[in-house]
Amino acid sequence: MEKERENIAKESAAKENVSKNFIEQIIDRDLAEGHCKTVCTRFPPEPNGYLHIGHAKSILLNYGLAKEYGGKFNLRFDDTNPTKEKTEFVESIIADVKWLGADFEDRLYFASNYFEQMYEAAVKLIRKGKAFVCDLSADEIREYRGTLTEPGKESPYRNRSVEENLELFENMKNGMYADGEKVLRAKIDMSSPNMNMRDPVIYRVAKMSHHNTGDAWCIYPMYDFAHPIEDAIEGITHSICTLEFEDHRPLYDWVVREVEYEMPPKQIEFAKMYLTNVVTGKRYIKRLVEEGIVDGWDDPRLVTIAALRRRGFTPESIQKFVELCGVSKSNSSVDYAMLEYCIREDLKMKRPRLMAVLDPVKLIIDNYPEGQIEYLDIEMNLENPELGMRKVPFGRELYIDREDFMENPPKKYFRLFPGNEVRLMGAYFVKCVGFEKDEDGKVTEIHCTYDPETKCGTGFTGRKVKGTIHWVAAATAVTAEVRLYENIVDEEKGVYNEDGSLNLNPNSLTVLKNCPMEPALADVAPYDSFQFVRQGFFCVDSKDSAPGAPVFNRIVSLKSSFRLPKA
RNA sequence: AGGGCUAUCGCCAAACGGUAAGGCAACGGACUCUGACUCCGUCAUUUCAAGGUUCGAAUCCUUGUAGCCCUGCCA
Repeated sequence: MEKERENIAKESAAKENVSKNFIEQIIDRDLAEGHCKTVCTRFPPEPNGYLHIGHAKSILLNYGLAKEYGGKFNLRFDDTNPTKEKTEFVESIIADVKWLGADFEDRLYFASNYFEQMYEAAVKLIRKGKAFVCDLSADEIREYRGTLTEPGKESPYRNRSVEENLELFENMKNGMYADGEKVLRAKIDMSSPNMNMRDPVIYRVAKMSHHNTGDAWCIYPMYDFAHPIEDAIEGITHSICTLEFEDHRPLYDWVVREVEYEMPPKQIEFAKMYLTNVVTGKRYIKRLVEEGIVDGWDDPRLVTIAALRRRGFTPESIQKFVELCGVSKSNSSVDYAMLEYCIREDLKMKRPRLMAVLDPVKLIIDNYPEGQIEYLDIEMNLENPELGMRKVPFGRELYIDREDFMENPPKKYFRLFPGNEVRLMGAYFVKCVGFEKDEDGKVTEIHCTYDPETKCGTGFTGRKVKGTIHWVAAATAVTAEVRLYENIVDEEKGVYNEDGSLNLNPNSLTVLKNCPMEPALADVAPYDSFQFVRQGFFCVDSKDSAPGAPVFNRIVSLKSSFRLPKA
C-alpha cells in the first residue's frame, strides 16, 4: 500500500517533469496570445494506399493534441486527385484510424465535398488579379519555372484580363478543354527562391470519374491550394504535417491570406517517424506484395496498421510507442526494440501465460504410473490473479522443447542434462536418468524420474533447483501451427542488392507445424493473444486460422539474457 | 540567386544564459516456479567543429562541416 502510494507520487512527479514538445509549446503560445481560442486538428490522408506505423504517429499526435487541449480531431480524406484514389482505401483507413483509438466522432470529411467552395475561392483570386489561366503545356511550365539556382520566366499568359480569366476558368470547369490544355495558376513570383511560389498551378483539368463526386467536376484543385482551404473551412487551428511541406508553408499562408479567412489555420511541420530495419515505402511494400514475397498488405512482417493488427499488436502498444518516441524536427530512426518493449509491456499483465512447445522432444517419466493423468491447477498469470486458474493435464509422457536438454551442457546451463534435476513448471521436479538417440545422433527421448513430494502447491522446500522448464502432456496435447517472424530487411546490409533485387532476410518467416500445446489453447478466437511461457507473445492469426485449427503468430519474443557459449 | 530545415549517449529525446532530465538498448548485481517480470546500480566533465561574447554558453555571435527536403498539371 505504502509502496503503491510512493509509486503514484513518483509517476506524477515524473509526468510533471516531462516538458512539452515543440508543437505543444506553439499551441500554448497561440492560445495565450489569442491567435486561437480552441484547438482543432485533423488527419488528412489521401485514400491511395494503406496506412502504416508512420501514419499512426501523425494520427495519434493530432488526436492526442486535440484531446489534451479539449478540442476536436477530424478525419478528412484529402481526395483532390481522382487519378489516384479509391473507395477501397477510404474503408481501410477509417477502420485503421478507429482501431488506433483516434476518435473523430461524427467528423468524417472529404475535401471533395468542398469543391464548390474551392471553385469560389479560385474565382475570388482571379477577381483580385491573383490568379490566371495559363495555356502553357506541362513541359513548357517546367522550362519557364527556372531551376534551383536560376529564376523562372513569367508565362506569356500571365497578364490576361480578369474578364478573360474568369471566362476561361469557367470554360475549364465546363469541360471545354482537354486534360493538360489549360491550368489555373496563382500569380505570385517567378523569381522566388522558393520554387513553390513560382506561379504554382492551383487547378488542373482531369476528365475522370471521382470516387466521391463522380462526374460532377472535371477540374480539380491542387494540394497547395486545396489544403489550406479545407483546414480553414473546418476551423482547423493547427494543421500538422511532415517536414517536406516546410517549403510549402509560405504558399499555404498566401492562400489563407488571399482568400481572406479570419482566424487562419497555422501549418506546423514535424519529422516523420522511421523505424530501424523496417520499410514503409509504398513502392517497396507493393513490390513485396506483387512479387509474392509477402502474403498481402497485412502480412505480419510488414508494418502497415493492418499487418500490426494481424500480428497481434494492440492499439495501446502503438499509442505507448508513439508517446515514447516523442516529436521533433530532426529526422530520426527509432530502434525497433522500442516497439517490442511497448507490446511486451502492454501484454504482460493482461494475457494468460500458457505452455506450448515449439520444437518438441519426448520426455518420459519412468516412475510415473503408465496411463495416469492428473489435472494440475495453475494460475493463468502468476502476476495477475484476476485472470484465474486453469487445469493442466500431466502424465507419464510429455513434450519439452529440444533446447531445454543437452547431452553435454556448457557451464551455467541449468536446464535438463544427464543427472540434473529441474522443475517442470507448475508440476514436479524431474531428474534426467537417461536418453536415447537415433543413428543421426538426434535425441529422440529423454528419461527422467519424478519426485512426488515436490508437487507444486504443496509447499515443498526440501531442496531447490536452478532451472524451470515448460512442458505439455503428450496424451492430451492439442497441436497448432506457429509462425515466427523476423524483420524482413536488414538496413546494415542494404535494402536493395547491387543488381536492384530486394535484399531479404531469408529467416523472416519460420513455420512450425504440429506444435504441442496444453488443451486450454484449443478453443481460441482470431486476435486472441497469449504469452507462451518462456518464449514470447503469440496471437491467433485472423486470416489463416480455422475453427479447431488455430495458427499462432509470434508477436514478439521474451527478452533473454541466456546465450549458449559459442563452441 | 538558390532556398528551407536539422545536428545533445548505440537509438529516441529534454534543456529556452545558471552549470547536460527521462525512456529504449546495453552491462553488473539482488530476487525468482518464466535465464522473463520486478528491484537496485553503471552508462555524455560534455552537446557536429573551430573561434568569439559572458562571472557563467548545448543555449547568444562568427565561420565552417555533415545530413534531409524543394525544379509534379502528386499529396
